Amino acid sequence: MPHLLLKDLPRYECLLEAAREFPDLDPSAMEAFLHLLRAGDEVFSVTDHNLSAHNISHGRFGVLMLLWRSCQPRILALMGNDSGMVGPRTPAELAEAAGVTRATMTGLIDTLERDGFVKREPDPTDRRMMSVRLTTAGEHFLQEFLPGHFQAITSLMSPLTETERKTLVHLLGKIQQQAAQVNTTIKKTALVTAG
Amino acid sequence: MPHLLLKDLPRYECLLEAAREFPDLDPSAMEAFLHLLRAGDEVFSVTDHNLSAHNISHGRFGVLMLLWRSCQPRILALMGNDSGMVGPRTPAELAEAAGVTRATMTGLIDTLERDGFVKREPDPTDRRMMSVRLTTAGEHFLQEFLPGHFQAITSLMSPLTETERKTLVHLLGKIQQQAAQVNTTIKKTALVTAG
DNA sequence: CGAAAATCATTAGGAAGCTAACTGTCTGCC
DNA sequence: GGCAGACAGTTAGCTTCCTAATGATTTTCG
Repeated sequence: MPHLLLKDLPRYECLLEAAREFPDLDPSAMEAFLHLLRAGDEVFSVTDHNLSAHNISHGRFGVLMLLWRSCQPRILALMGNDSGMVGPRTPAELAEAAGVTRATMTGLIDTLERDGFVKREPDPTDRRMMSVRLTTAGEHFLQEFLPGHFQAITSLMSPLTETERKTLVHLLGKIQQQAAQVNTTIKKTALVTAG
Repeated sequence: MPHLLLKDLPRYECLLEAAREFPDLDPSAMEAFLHLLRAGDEVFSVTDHNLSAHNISHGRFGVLMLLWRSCQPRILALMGNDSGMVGPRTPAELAEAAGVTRATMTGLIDTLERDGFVKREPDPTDRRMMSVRLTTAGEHFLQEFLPGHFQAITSLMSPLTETERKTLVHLLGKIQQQAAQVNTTIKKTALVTAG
């Protein structure tokens, strides 16, 4: 589950030493990289533990949140879909929004439906499609679970001032943008190689 | 594999709106949280793709790096083990250092040994133990793979100046520390509840 | 000394993701 | 109208992690 398989990060002097052997190793870049993965893992671990305590996995929680967002017209209106869009409803839309494959989404919806949190309904106009919606039990779960979840996140970020949070978001945004660009480049070249 | 199941992060105005319904939701904390997971995922994805292209998984790579560190006396000396420690060698030590269970480590070593990167040898003094070491093929792989790996990380962090990297590491450090503390608290109370 | 406890590696079985292949339905073109 | 191709959801089988249980060995201590 964790991204980073290292309990103790190497010291900075160690990185400097290793950089002598590998000129491609940029110590400050590596340090930032390791800290990013480590902090992400640790933070994720907290919320994941919270979820497991409520017998729900991270993937399933993501689906519930997507469906919940679909149910909040006020919030929806603020999210820019003035175009009458109503948020993800079909398994394919949910998979796209959640960043998983349709096959995975089938599995997630399976267990959510088994647990009574969501319900599948056939689309009346297109018999290939299904429509997924939150049950009242699912809404109930979120209403009970979310406050604690939000508290945990608030607590996690409490060591940072508002200014520091803005700075962090700004810096992470730069990295994320760069990583996304590298990712798409990689995928393109992979396609070319494969084809 | 990803920590965060959301392709599009909610907008800040949306968080503000949601905070009206859930007083426990701190918008700036949530924003920082989401950006952290997102950036971590995206960065991880790049290196993971790199690894997969060489037919090696992230977990296996971690083990190789641990064993490689064990073989670098100069670097080792800088890492503070003047006490004659020689780095992780046994599956149990590797599991501890990598932060996975011993059972998982058995599986990782299995495939690494199958691929010829490491070798198991029985401990002469304690017949319960095995000793794992890098083969020359394993060292060779690292020597070939690491430069590209380091280049990718350097490229990922290239949008940030040295000062920004230091700032980022500083901020992430604070969060990681807080998360680690929350994590241990959670685990303790979980133990109490279970017992 | 010798039994109980701890420790090591492994095996067995489960959860959650993936890709690839399959089934049923719709669309577009002749 | 009818068939080729696209598309929705599912299924099957793989990977990698996990927890729990097992078997062999060592350590502890009465």
